[in-house]
This record gives sequence, structure tokens and C-alpha cells, in this order.
Amino acid sequence: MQPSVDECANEVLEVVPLMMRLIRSQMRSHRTPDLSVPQFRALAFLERHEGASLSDVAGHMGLSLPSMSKLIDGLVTRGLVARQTSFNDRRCLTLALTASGRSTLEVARQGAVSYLKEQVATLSPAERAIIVQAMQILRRVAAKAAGE
Amino acid sequence: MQPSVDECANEVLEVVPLMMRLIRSQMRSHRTPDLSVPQFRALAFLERHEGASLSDVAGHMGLSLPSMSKLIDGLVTRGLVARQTSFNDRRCLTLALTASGRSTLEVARQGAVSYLKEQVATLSPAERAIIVQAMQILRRVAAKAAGE
DNA sequence: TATTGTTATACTCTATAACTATA
DNA sequence: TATAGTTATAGAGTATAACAATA
Repeated sequence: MQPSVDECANEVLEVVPLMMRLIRSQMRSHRTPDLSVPQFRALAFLERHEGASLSDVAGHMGLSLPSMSKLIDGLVTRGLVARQTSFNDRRCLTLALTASGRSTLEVARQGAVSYLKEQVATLSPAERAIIVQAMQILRRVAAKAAGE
Repeated sequence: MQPSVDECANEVLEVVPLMMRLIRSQMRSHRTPDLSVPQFRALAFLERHEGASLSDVAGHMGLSLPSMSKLIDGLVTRGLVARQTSFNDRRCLTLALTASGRSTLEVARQGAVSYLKEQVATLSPAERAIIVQAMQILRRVAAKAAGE
């Protein structure tokens, strides 16, 4: 099969929002800590980048600084993120997960993944292989587009 | 390659939000009419289901009635959707695209698709084939999950 | 002067609860 | 009484513009 560029783009445009809705509704369900997708992603980034600044997180997520500031503010209020002024450069923030943030992230990740796993488990190994390959290709596409 | 259920679910959980962000930022850009993704989807649904009721649209998109009511309200205000009381059952609405809504949808669709096409055009035919197959599989997954 | 964040303001998206109008 | 929508209220996500603090 040799799908056209058009067909491929159309498929992505239809299916990605569908999947996003699925993931979002799961994140909001009572099976997991109540985290929005952006909150979840911010926590995951901070797990991998201890001590990142606000700009670091905003840059990674492609959000404006005010949006990021507000998002982090909510996580700080909930005790999931520690926010300190940097010693080197007092304009910058030093952000890190708290112990509570770390465990909340872990529970949310397990919950969200386990839900997707239920769905994915009904597929054949060959179908899963196709999905993984497609995700890797799309990850490259998104990374390239974000850098432009 | 035989990816595990875990790996597959994790990939989806990471990549879908990335792609969603890409699509959303494009929708909001000045290259297309300024439509949010839900607004775009509602217009697309009404194009295929002329005369649908509010509940029809809400059901299809998985939104609550108040959310849908407000979303449609915005589209009516912008002159993209016509909202009338049904003659048969005066509790129901009869929704339809206006001429302006129809053309706005078309322009937005072309804009969003053309942007994705630029990205997708850099891929090989084999890569596009993988993506199309994966989207078809995920569409089934989403449809099944939505019906539960 | 340039950079990092925050505040102010204003949308949209989303939900639940309470309400109105119709059947 | 049950159904279709709307209004009220609330919180998150997002942006731009204006500001404060620091370098």
C-alpha cells in the first residue's frame, strides 16, 4: 500500500484528536490522581530534568512563559513541585519534584498506561509493532516541527 | 520486532500529546481561520450530519450538554452555524452549517491538512504507509473505548 | 539594555448542579 | 415524570501585553 501524502495527513488529523480525548478522559477519571495532560507532562519533564528553570519547562512543552508559570503555580500549590529562586542567577527558578510529586506522577503514569494497556492488549503483536513504529516516526516529525 | 504491550502504550502516551500540540498550534495560527480543535470537529460533524441536534453532536464528541451548548453558541455568534428549534419536537435544536461555516471549515481543513502534509511529505512512502495503518488501528481502539 | 518570571486580562474547553421549556 | 437545552459557577489551559527584578 502506498498511501498519498493527503491521505496520511487526513488520517493523522482525524485520529490524533480521538486518541487525545481518550487519554484526557482517563487522566481525569477517578482511577488516577487528577492530573491534566499538561500537568502530567510537566511533572514527567521535571523528573528527568531536576532543577530545570521555568523557561526550560516552557520551552520543552512549547508553552508561553505565563501559561507555564500558572501551570507550575498549581502544582506548587498542590505540593507536587518545589519552586526556589536560583542561587546563581536570581532571576531564574529552580524547579524540582517533591516526594509527593514523584509518587503522584508514578501513580498517574501507571493508571494512564494501564488503561491504554487494556486497549492495546486486545491488538495483535503485528498491530502493536505498526503502532510503535508509527509513534517513533511521528515523534521525529513533532520534534522537527517544534524546532522550526 | 515484537514490542511489548507496555512499550506500545507508553509510546502512544508520549507521542499523541506531542502531535496534538502541533495540530492545535497550527489551528490557531494565522494561516487558517481561528478555530479550536473542538470547534473544527463540531463543524466537520455538522457537515456530515445536517440538522443534527445538540445531543447528537455532544454524543459524537463525548462532551457534556452544557459544554456543547457553549461551544455551539460561539459558532452561532460567529455566524458559522444556524441554530433553530425543531418543528417536530420543540425541545430539540436543529443545527446546520451556514454558507460561511461551510467555507470556513473548508479553508481550515485545507490549512491544517496542508501543514501536516508539509511534514508528512518529508517521509518515505513506507513510513507513510506505517502511519496510515497505525491510525486505522487506533481509530478502532478509540471507537471501541468510546462505546464502553 | 536584555532576560526571567509574574500579573492582568481575556478567551476557550470542560464539568456539575440547578433551572426552563416541552413532551 | 422524563427529556433537551440553557444558565450559573468553577477551574484548567492558553495567549498577549504590561510589569518587576535581576544581570
